[in-house]
Amino acid sequence: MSNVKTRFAPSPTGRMHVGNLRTALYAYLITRHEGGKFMLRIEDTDQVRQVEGAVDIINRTLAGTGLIHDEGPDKDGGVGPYVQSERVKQGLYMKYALQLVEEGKAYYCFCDKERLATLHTQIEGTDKEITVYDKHCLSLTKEEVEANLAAGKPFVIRQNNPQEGTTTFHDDIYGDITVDNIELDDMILIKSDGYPTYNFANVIDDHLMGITHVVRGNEYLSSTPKYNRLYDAFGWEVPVYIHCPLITDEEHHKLSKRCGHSSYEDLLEQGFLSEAIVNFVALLGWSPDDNQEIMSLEELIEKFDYKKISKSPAVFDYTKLKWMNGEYIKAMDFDAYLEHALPVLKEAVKGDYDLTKIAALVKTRIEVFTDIPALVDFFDAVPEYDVEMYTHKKMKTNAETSLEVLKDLLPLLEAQEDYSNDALYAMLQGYVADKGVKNGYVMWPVRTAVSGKQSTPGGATELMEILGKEETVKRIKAAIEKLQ
RNA sequence: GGCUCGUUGGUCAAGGGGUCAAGACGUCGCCCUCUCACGGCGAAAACAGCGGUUCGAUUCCGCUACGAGCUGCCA
Repeated sequence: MSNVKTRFAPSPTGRMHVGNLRTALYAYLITRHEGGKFMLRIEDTDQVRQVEGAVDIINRTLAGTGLIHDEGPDKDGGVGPYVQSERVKQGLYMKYALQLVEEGKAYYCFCDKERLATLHTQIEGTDKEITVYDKHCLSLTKEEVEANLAAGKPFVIRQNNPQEGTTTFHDDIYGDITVDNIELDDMILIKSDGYPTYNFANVIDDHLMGITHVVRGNEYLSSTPKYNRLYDAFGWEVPVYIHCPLITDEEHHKLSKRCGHSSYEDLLEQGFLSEAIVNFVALLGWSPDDNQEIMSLEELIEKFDYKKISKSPAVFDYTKLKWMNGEYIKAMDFDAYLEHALPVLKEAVKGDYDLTKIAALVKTRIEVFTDIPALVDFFDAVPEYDVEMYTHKKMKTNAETSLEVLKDLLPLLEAQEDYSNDALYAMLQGYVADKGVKNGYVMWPVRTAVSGKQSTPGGATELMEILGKEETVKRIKAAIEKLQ
């Protein structure tokens, strides 16, 4: 057992989009591959963006995808609480912030929004403009600070970053990255409502909770130097950084809830399987040595090597997800498949038909379960169709030939007792042989008559088996009527 | 605007000084076939541009272009 420990630290702000899911997945895969621990922490430091029930969604998503954590709000590992608002109540973040203030590594700031809005410092000797805080409140004397605090003036606590030199940090995916310290904003550590910012709470908690590998989205890459200065200020060891490339939409923009991009739960509702979603998302930004594409979570764990995570962003390809989902459906054992398919079929087909048989017909013809209704819409009633549909060049059929065939067949179908697929097929083959025509010459019109559709899941006899003798005969008669 | 990161077919993605530059999705074609689908076979389709370094660059370096992220008392 290694001492690797990763965490997934979402904000409870709604459904989880696939970018977050992939971050969670990679963090999970790293620990499972290394034999370490995976932790869940709830980052609810933004009181405004909170969404009721969002923590439940997080738990459901993690449970549904199989990304089971070893520690978290519901599983104490000795470094809790695992919900940041609870840690706020303990005064934990404030304590550390004040320690930095004491040491001159952070300071109180009383600037209001209006003043902040006007801040655009000029870089000396250039026309370059930079938007960082100007350290205005750093020059406040101890007495002035005390007086402001005593007067109840709202304040924040800011990190005191150096303005000269450079800061370099290492990321295991992107390598060494260096920035000029002049670029380092004195970011806010404690907000005026007393809550810590993500930036601060994250560093404190990752350290206190023993996180060894910080896995997160690439959007944090540019603020990482500031986190490092925080680790340094405390004299803490910097964790291994693993920044994952972003997942974008077709327009190459970062996926986000705000833009209404699909969440895990949305995809479930759209008929996707949890396993397929996980599998697909794993391949956005990473691929195994052997290039295998369909992988279970266990296989992902075995093959996952975070060093091979790519640097460039990946477009979320909905079409390929669908294909993959179709692969999962085809590979499913029939009972498991029925559990998903039957509920959809019950909605789509009201007639007294063998839904299990219909489900079997449809299994290789769908990519998502929501594809089903459109495929089986002819069972309850033959849809309106044009007699032109009987014309098929390759089958050498048309309305006239079809009428003849159907008329010939009607008495045979009425006489037929065994309406199993095999028996019906054998019977029709007999007719085909007698007539000395091609298969399709009779199959096409029968299938059309019975379904009213250009294409159907299953052939004529398979459909007739499900429809049964009475309904079949009825439909053949109606077709003859229509053709005359 | 500034900073940071990125750039192999439409998309995902191998490779990393000498390859006819893998594979997958999608597209198209053929085969199978009672339609469609499945399955099988095949095709078209890519190293952003320009300069270096080198006997040789898709691979290393630089510049440019383009894209994205950050630039919030959001995470």
